[in-house]
Amino acid sequence: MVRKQLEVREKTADAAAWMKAAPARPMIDRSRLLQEAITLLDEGGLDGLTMRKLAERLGVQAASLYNHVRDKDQLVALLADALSAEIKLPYRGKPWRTQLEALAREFRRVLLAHRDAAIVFAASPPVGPNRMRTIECALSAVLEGGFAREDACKAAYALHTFVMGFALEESYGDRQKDHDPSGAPFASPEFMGSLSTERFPTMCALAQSWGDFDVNAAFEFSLAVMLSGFDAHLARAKPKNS
Amino acid sequence: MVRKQLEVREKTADAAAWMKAAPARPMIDRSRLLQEAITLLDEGGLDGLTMRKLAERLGVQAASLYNHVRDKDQLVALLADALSAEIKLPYRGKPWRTQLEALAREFRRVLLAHRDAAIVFAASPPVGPNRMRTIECALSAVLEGGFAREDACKAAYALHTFVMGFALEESYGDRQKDHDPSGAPFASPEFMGSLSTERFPTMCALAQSWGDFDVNAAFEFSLAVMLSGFDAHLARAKPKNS
DNA sequence: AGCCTCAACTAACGGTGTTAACCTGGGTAG
DNA sequence: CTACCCAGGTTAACACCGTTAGTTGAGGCT
Repeated sequence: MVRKQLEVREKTADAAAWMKAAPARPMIDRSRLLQEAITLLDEGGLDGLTMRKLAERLGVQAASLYNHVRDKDQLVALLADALSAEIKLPYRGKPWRTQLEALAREFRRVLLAHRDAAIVFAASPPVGPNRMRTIECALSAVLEGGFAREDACKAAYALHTFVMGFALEESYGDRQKDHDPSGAPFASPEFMGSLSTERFPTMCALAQSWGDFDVNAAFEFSLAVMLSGFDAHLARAKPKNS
Repeated sequence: MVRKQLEVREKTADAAAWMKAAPARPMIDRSRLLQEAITLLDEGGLDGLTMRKLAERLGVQAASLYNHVRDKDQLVALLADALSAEIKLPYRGKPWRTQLEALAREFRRVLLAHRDAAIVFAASPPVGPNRMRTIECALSAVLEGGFAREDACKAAYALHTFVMGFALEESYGDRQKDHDPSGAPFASPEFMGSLSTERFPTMCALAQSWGDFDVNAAFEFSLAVMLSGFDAHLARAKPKNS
């Protein structure tokens, strides 16, 4: 309706100022945009991160966001890079294995610190300065360990995808709590009891171990496994040096 | 509007039959539903899998789907289980390590065989008979290898999350091609050339190795690393037996 | 025969990302 | 000092989406 516009215009004309018709140019910059987007993400997950809600939080109309961001896809890519900035890189002086462990733990920590962060990372390509900073770190540590050039890429890739996949699966439980507060926590005892012993004998036999499954311990276990695998590969690749 | 309904009723009454007013009960069963859903997924990815499109493909109105499925979430969970059925389990007679390798390769194969399959798996809990079948297989192989009960769960979890994360990252390139056909393929040479040598020295040094990065080789590398890690863990855990 | 249930239908709601067209005030060129 | 330009806001609308409510009609059961 054009009528509404006219009303507003008249108001600003006769009553002094209405004070909203002066948008004072900037109103949005990228850092504030990302900061509010992260807040929104933490509160409502990726589903709760809406263009309209984000705009509202910035005191702006939804369409205005497209002056600063091409897509929602680009938004989450920027978001992933912004979250990457929270990853504290390990000291370069430490031995390479320690560096990789620290980096992996830090990566996981950040992925779990923000709701749906793992999905955000998985949904966007690993470009952007902060994400590349961590890749650079991983590569240099791996190279320092003595991997050949082409193996270094593979090793860094392996570690990266491992942590991502782990955090993704791990954070699934948190994600579910929104729309299913009943919350059978992954493998509830009554569910485990219900499955047929003859079709799934091993799972039944391990049911109790399932019960006190500790995700943090599982992560440490898997990380240790992967790094032992690195060691084994290095030992096999050049036995002359050792 | 009730008018339209009445018109239709009159038509069926006076002109013989109209032929659409006889829905003939079944029209949908779960297997056909999932089959068409998979087709839709392969064609348009998870974004292309819409309740309305699925209904149209089944010759039905969108709302009718909710007689067979609670949610879209449940749909993708069923989908993940249906896709899991395509995973061919390895022979039980082979050595445990061979079994795990074969299982991991099969899992990855299926995750890459259907568009967005990795996302579908990541977005739904690992319940359902077919998914549990593969977990059962992994657990039994791991246990056969000599892992302690609690370590067996961790090892299977590690392998599972690793393959998932790998396939997820790997399939990102495919996903992107829809809405960005320019397709800078992950790390295009002109992009690699553009990054600053002093901020990312290692990446620049490895730029050429980046160029002929082979994902399949990387997967085999990572898989070997992980299984070597398993070996190392077993050797360390019980040296008395060996 | 009559009822009852199940699976289809129509209609609508509230929300989503995204685009086009318009407006406006501050910065800059003449 | 004036006139223009345009970046960055505004409104309005589009085409979808998942989901719900209420209705209808045909088949199976008593």
